[in-house]
Amino acid sequence: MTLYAEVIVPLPLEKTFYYIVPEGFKEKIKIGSKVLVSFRHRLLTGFIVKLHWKNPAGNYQLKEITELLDDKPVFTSTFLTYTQKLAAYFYSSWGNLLQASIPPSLTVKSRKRVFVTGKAGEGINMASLSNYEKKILSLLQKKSYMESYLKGKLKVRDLGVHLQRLEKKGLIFRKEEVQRKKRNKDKFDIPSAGQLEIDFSQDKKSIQAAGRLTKSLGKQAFSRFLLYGSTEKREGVYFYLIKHCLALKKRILFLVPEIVFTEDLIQKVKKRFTGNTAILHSRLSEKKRELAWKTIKDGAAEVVIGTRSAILSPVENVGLVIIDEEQDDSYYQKQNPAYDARIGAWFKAEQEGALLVFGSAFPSVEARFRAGEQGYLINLEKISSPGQVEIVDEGKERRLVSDSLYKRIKLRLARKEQVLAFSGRRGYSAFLTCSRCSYIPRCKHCDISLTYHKKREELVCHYCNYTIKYMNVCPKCGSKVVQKKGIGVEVIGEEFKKKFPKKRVAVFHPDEAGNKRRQEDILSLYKDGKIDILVGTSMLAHRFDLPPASLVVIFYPEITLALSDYKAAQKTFLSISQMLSHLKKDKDSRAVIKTAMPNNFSIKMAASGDYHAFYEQEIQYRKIMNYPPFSCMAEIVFQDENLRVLAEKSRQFAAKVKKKGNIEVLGPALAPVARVRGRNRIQVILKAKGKEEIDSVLKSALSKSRIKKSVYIYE
DNA sequence: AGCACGCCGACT
DNA sequence: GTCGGCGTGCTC
Repeated sequence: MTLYAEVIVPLPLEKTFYYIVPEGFKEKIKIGSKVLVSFRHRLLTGFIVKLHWKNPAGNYQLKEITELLDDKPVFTSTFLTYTQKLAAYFYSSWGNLLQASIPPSLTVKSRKRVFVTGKAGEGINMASLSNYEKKILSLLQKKSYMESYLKGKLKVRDLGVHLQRLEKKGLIFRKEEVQRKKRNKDKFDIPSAGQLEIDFSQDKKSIQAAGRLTKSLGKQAFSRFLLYGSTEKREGVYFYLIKHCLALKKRILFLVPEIVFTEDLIQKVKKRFTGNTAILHSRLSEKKRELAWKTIKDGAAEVVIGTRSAILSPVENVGLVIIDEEQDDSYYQKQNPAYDARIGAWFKAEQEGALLVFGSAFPSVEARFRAGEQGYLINLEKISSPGQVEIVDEGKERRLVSDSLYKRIKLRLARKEQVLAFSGRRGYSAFLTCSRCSYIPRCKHCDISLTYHKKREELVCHYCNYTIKYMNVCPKCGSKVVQKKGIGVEVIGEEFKKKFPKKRVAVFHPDEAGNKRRQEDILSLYKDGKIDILVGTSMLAHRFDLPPASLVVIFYPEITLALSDYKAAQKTFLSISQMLSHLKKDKDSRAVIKTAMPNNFSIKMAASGDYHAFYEQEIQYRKIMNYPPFSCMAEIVFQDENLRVLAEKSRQFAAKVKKKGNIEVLGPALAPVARVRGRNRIQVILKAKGKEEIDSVLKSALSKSRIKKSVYIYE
């Protein structure tokens, strides 16, 4: 009897495809197996999602599966169900999500390489060749290239037709190459379990919380909690829970934000769990990632700790899922495949009957609201105030460094104390503008002004890296005066260098390409007390391994408020709170916030460390405006080079949705960044009571429009 | 996504 | 006629 396999491929296609299972694989092939299939002239890694004894495809001519790639299936059927649900939730492709769930080195793909034949070397009748054919041949004279490379190099969409013609003329030939990394057969040793030391303070609230959570854990049925408290308190509870979970012979999945995943944290975890721990984060080498994944797959890892993608790791028998710093944006992956690790954690915990713990010192108002409503908020303590914070009104003091601030800094430095300065500006530098005609150099491909990098003497686009040389003459009016504006960290750093020329001033911006190493060096210099003033963005504020300073200066945190984003207040509150958390906790220490919006509530509440007051006001605002958590929003961004087509398609989409009723449609409107890499962007925002309403219309409204689009879900 | 097919204007 | 740009349908 013939066995038929239903296969999902890692392409943005909803469909599954049927193949015939060759005799040789019949015994070994299972649901969840990874296979190599021929799919329209190319070879792809696919995954078996179902097996059939009857031909499910009708009289369609089926192909055979080319190869079974492993002895044992890579996915369990529960994992398949889980990822399918997660992908559907975020309108992303299941196949892509499955591919993202295994180390890239374990997948296979075919590519086509193009060679010239001997005939091409002899005198060919050049006249008989088309422009493109000539170009292709001259490129290939030296060596062979991949089709994809040639396509990028020559910028032709239909490279295939030209290659076909050349092939017919006998001048080139193509060879399919299967890219397969070496299988990693080497054994990994399973270290013995270490002693788990609990530095659980004898704190009444923590004990209560731990008790309540442990009870839930013991039930081995899905339940969830929001743990509100400082990092130290939360950690105490986490480690207590982990110990109990291990005693139940259940696994733990512990997620942390991307940015805090530093060597420090890894060392800390390693120290606590000498063995049976797998660590997963984006900076792992291919080899290490594969090893960690295998440790988990084999069931050797008892604790899996990692960033958002760890939610796609093959952990089984999970009793506890922790998402620390619940409010962090990095849990939401917005690009192929899109998914939110927090929702993933929920699905996972539900499926496993596990205890789900969200933790934060500054929970998102959405999470805080739901937890309060549904009675699963656990309050560890009143978070202590950040200390003495002074707000300086930009309107009253225009200079970046005022006399009083200068004196303050001087005093600290004289006492051999360090100063931390933060800029609210997300980018790290300034842009240029002509003082006569106000011309601003902008990116050729993106709707954004170019950022000025003083050291490199260059103007760079933040979105596409388009770079031009620094100009001291305005290209529009020829005026010699071109001055920089804006208050990025570089400008702040320079200002400090000017005011304190004998002091060691450093600027931290790790998002600059190829600079990670040096940035880490800056941090360790600061840690060793070899830097007097350290300037950074909210990125720096995320680094909990930063030693606290006795003077913290925050410049213009209101910049995040200018974002057209319903979460702007929350983001501002959060970033200021994180910056202030680096203030030393003693009477003597001071923080200064320089702002043009001294009366803004998110700035004021962050300065006084009053999360509760912030929450109360923000949740009122969300309610009045009918924003999440009181509604579900879907943001759809359409992208195309042709603005006319783009506008037309997005209007059609909006009209389609409007017809269905009970959904509020905002837009179409230009996206905040209206052009990126030459592509225009138009967005439509849908607002509905719940996600079900969105789901009931969105899929059909998006179907078969060829235009590029991304969907983001907020609730 | 990536590719082939086929249509069509434009160039020789 | 044939080159090459563009829209569209399909992939087991």
